[in-house]
Amino acid sequence: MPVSQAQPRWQRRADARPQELLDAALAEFVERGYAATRLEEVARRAGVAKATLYLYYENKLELFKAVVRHSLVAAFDELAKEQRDAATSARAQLTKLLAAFVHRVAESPLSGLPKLVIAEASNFPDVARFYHDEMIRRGREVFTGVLERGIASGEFRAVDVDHAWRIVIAPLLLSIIWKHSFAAFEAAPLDFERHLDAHLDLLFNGLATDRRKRIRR
Amino acid sequence: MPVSQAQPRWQRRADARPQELLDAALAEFVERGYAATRLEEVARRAGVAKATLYLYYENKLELFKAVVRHSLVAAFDELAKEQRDAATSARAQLTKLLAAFVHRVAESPLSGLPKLVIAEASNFPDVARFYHDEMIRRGREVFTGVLERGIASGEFRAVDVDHAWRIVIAPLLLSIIWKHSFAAFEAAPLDFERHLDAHLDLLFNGLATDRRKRIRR
DNA sequence: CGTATAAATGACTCAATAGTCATTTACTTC
DNA sequence: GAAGTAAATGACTATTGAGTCATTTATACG
Repeated sequence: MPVSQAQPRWQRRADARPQELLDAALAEFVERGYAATRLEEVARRAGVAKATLYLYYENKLELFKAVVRHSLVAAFDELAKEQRDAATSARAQLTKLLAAFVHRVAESPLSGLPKLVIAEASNFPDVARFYHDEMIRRGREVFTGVLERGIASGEFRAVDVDHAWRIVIAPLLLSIIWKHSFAAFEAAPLDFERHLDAHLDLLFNGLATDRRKRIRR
Repeated sequence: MPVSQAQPRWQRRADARPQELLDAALAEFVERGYAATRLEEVARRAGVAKATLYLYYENKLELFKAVVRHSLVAAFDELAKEQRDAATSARAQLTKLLAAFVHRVAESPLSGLPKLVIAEASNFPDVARFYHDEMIRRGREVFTGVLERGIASGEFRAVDVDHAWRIVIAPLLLSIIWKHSFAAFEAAPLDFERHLDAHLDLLFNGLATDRRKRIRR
């Protein structure tokens, strides 16, 4: 028998709920994996009761699929903000692409998506295929495109682009997977900015000493 | 009422069971993740009843820890078979280390371990810390060691080894994670041998065209 | 201010599976 | 070949969490 209730026990927010539930679910799925994620906990994190979740998503699997679909779209939207200008050099384009990946994806909640999809790939082949066909295929196209242009213009050596595109993204992709797995155990968090610089330096210039310099010494 | 039973219904194999259970469990954990793995299924895969599993491992978590511990040791044993001779060049050493990783780990069931630990890291921080402190720390030491020796001898440029060691292993590590996630959706399986060659070529020589050659043209 | 209804909930059911245990059986040893 | 026992099992219990539903409540609108 509360004499004067200041606040209503809950609010009706039918338009904001779906997004809030997706955000909460992404965080939980990334942290615990699909099977270990409790819908009770997702709801709590979104500030609603478990039954409310079922007003917006049919069941756990549909919620999971919605999270992946939505995050994928959000990731593309973020990357699209970096307009691609074909006028500059291939080197500048490649640098810009990787920097965009770091700033728009690696340092956002979206960074959890690859780890999530990788971990659940064999339990949910259709989700993995969707990610593969939408995200990976497009990523490959963009990167092999830049590499081929650079080779055609004589800016890059004639490397095998089918392998090179994976090698180009691997350090950044792995570093975001790392961030969601071992970050807690490392003395200092990985500095993405410096990591990117180091990668670009190695990528363009290689590890071996330039012979001219060695001869000069 | 079988008139003449040829075979006994089961055999006593107390010394072989633990290993067989670990093998079955690694495969299941890698494929489905910790939570989604059914002990009934692990037992079936190892050719025993579920209750038998409990004769050898206290519970699911202890089985999981045993799998990780045992696989880690096995991975080291495999890599140790490649004796490291400090006499050769840093470049040859680095090549040998990466080749050993491909031949001894990437192309064996052990390749599932990194994905498993990464996926379950936040559910089992103590397992992740164990992997981090044992496997990653040693890996970092070995690779930064070779890089530093190469720099000291003038064979390599003076790159930032704290970042470079990650970049050196990233393509191979990512490719084994890939193998356990998206392999089914790719036209052809990734050729580790050629991938390694492409990586080494890029790593040592870089992407940018050598200026001398460009000037000559 | 009263009413209609969409939004939200708490308390429930039911299925799945981790873990237990009394019983059976393969194998050793004398 | 009989007895003893370690190895293995099938059938069981207990718990957890996905999904349901009757009821409550916020809020829009006349």
